[in-house]
Amino acid sequence: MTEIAADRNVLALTCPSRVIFARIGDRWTMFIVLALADRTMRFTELKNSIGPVAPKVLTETLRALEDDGLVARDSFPDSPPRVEYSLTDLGRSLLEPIAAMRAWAERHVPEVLASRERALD
Amino acid sequence: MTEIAADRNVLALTCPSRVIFARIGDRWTMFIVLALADRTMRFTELKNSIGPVAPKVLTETLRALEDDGLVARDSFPDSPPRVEYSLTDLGRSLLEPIAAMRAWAERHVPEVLASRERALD
DNA sequence: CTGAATCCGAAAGGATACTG
DNA sequence: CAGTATCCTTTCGGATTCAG
Repeated sequence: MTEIAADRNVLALTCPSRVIFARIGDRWTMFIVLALADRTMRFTELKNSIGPVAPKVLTETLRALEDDGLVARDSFPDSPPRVEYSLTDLGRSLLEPIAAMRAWAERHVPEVLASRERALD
Repeated sequence: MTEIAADRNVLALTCPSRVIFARIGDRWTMFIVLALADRTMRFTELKNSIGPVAPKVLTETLRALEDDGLVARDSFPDSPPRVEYSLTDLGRSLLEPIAAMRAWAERHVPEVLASRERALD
């Protein structure tokens, strides 16, 4: 009974890969992680560097990353308020597999896009 | 004028990484790719191995993968009909970065889930 | 400056029944 | 067997406005 039947299949919905691909696959997460790879950033700074993201969505995504322990949020009691976001050690460790995926993408996505366009006929 | 201003930023929406993460991040794509990593599979066979996916959704996902040149669809004029899906060379080349991401996930997602649960308080 | 609150449309995903 | 056709619910992302 210590063995859980539902875990026999690596394709189960709780599959670790599924969790991480779902997280990275969303609209802004990867841009945020990459922006924070170099340095700590403030909310508006982040907002300006990653593109036209609505504040609500940016907040949601940052909270999710924070909940997952990938991003740290540090607020300072200044006026005007100052909040800094940075990658945690866990978040930084994610940069390596991301780099592998990005390398593949740089090399092969043009092929993918070409194929996608051919499919429109 | 041969330089496109919008491409100056690696974080642009047409960023190759964005394209590939969006593709892999959807609900069933990764399961399909992993199922086809070992061998060619037929529609129902695929359906049975990846979980409770609606036929409509499986078809949509397979068509998208086919359009992107990652999966090949071969149909045979048999009765009853027989259709086989397999990874293309391009699709197989994607297995390597996926493996890197999966290795990270196997090692660190428990941490992520623990952190996520702590955040519920 | 850093969000929170509200409202909205589009899209993704799914249940079900049916067909060549 | 390998899908298509409908219909439906939920989720996601975004626009806008307001507040501490």
